Amino acid sequence: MITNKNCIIRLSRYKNALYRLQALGFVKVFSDNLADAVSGTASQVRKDFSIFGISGNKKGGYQIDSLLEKLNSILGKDQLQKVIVVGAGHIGSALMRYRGFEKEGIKIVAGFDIDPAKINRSSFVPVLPLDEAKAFIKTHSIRIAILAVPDIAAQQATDIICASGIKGILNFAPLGLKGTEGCIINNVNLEIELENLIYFVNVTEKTR
Amino acid sequence: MITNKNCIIRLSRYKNALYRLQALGFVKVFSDNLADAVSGTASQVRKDFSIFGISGNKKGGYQIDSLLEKLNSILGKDQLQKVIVVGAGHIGSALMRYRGFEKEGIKIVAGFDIDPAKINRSSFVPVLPLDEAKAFIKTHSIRIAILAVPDIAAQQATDIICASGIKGILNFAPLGLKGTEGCIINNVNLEIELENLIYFVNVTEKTR
DNA sequence: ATCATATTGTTCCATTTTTCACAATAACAA
DNA sequence: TTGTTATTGTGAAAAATGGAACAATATGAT
Ligand SMILES: NC(=O)c1ccc[n+]([C@@H]2O[C@H](COP(=O)([O-])OP(=O)(O)OC[C@H]3O[C@@H](n4cnc5c(N)ncnc54)[C@H](O)[C@@H]3O)[C@@H](O)[C@H]2O)c1
Ligand SMILES: NC(=O)c1ccc[n+]([C@@H]2O[C@H](COP(=O)([O-])OP(=O)(O)OC[C@H]3O[C@@H](n4cnc5c(N)ncnc54)[C@H](O)[C@@H]3O)[C@@H](O)[C@H]2O)c1
Repeated sequence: MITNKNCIIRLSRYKNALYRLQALGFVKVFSDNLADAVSGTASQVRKDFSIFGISGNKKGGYQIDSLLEKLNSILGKDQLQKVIVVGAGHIGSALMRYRGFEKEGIKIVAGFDIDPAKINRSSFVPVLPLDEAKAFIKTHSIRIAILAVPDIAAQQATDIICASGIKGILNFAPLGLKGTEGCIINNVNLEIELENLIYFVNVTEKTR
Repeated sequence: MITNKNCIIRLSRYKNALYRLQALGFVKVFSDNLADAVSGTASQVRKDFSIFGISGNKKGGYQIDSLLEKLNSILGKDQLQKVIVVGAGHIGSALMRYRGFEKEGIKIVAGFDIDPAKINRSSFVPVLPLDEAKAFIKTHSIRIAILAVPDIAAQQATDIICASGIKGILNFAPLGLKGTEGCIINNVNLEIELENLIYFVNVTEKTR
């Protein structure tokens, strides 16, 4: 099994680059075109493809449309992915209003909050009381949740949604969560992203 | 020079864990405590420290306060980091309202936008016209920017702030930017983060 | 039909990153 | 004081990742 997260991220980048090339009218692509488009190397492009059994044509490159089909299938983009947001505060509502996920086949179908003032059943993405999350997750077979509650509530909210059947969580709270067995947690830690950037800015500044 | 991004991210995690331990009253810590706290291994903790010349006491572990001092110095946290936000839309204003960066010594000092309706010089974090960005960056010696403008405007905005002296950009637009020489760009691509999560949820589901 | 060429697919090699293992040694106990 | 023990610091081994090289081969030219 592939455990290399970077490899999957590259597949996403290839996919995005292919859509751009397709929009420009290209029909086929070579490994080095793709490499350029994602700032990688041609051998890595070919190796990534070969890992997933994707093959092109000697001297002919890859057919963009069929390549996209294969990548999309690997990335689970051949079906609409329904996602919920838990915590309809600043970050949560920014995400719910964002339309960019849709073109990626990702649809935020509902938000959940404990604050009654945040509830709004008639908005474009309805915001429902947290009590209803369990039933909603089960009824709509939701597997992915975005967690955007205050730090202090993050573990508790995780426990609830894991117990309700959520299989993957994208967590914005800057702390390590413990999910149940069988629930994957990916963290988006903006504090750490900034710290990291600051570190590298500092060292490149010093070493020149 | 250290180029290992993950290593620096681990330093941030150690630092955060140390503050938690300190708040619980701990004064010293062993490598395996820290490993537990960040879900890592004890040897990696010690190796990470040794890379930066951080040493503890045989049989005595590490003194939390002096360890924190050293980590904070490495991570540039011994001085306030001033950051600007370019694009005061959904994501940008969520970030400007967020108070969590302050405890990390990161201060968002201004936002910039081209839309006159977004300008507000008297808000807690003032939002200024983009025209003023160059002068502001120079006057206040800003080195770090968060980029939260629409995709279509991202490259242009990058060009402007790079030319004004920005050295590091945290980019939320889901596309690859070209910075000038000497400007580091880190991407937060939420589409790809979600795609990645979905991929790993799918494969763990299939292989069980 | 044959040859030259361009590009893939894969093997092999280099580098990076992580883990293991253990000598060195400080703290503590007897 | 002497011995025992716990824990660091690091060198060596292993694993993972990335890149270079090249044989295989389809395509197109002559
Ligand atoms: N806003 C940012 O820019 C930003 C940046 C980095 C990290 N974060 C992190 O993202 C998380 C959310 O931040 P925010 O600024 O959106 O916070 P926020 O306070 O604006 O919103 C949190 C929302 O969660 C709701 N909530 C509280 N407990 C809940 C529970 N148990 N279940 C469901 N909903 C609950 C609240 O009612 C509120 O609407 C925090 O962990 C924060 O540290 C935010
Ligand atoms: N909102 C989200 O949840 C979300 C999620 C993922 C990615 N993103 C990305 O983040 C970026 C911002 O998204 P958003 O939802 O906040 O958009 P938004 O439209 O709400 O806000 C963008 C802001 O940028 C301003 N702007 C436009 N051109 C500008 C320029 N040249 N200089 C300065 N300001 C300019 C606009 O006036 C607007 O206020 C986009 O690239 C988007 O793809 C957003």
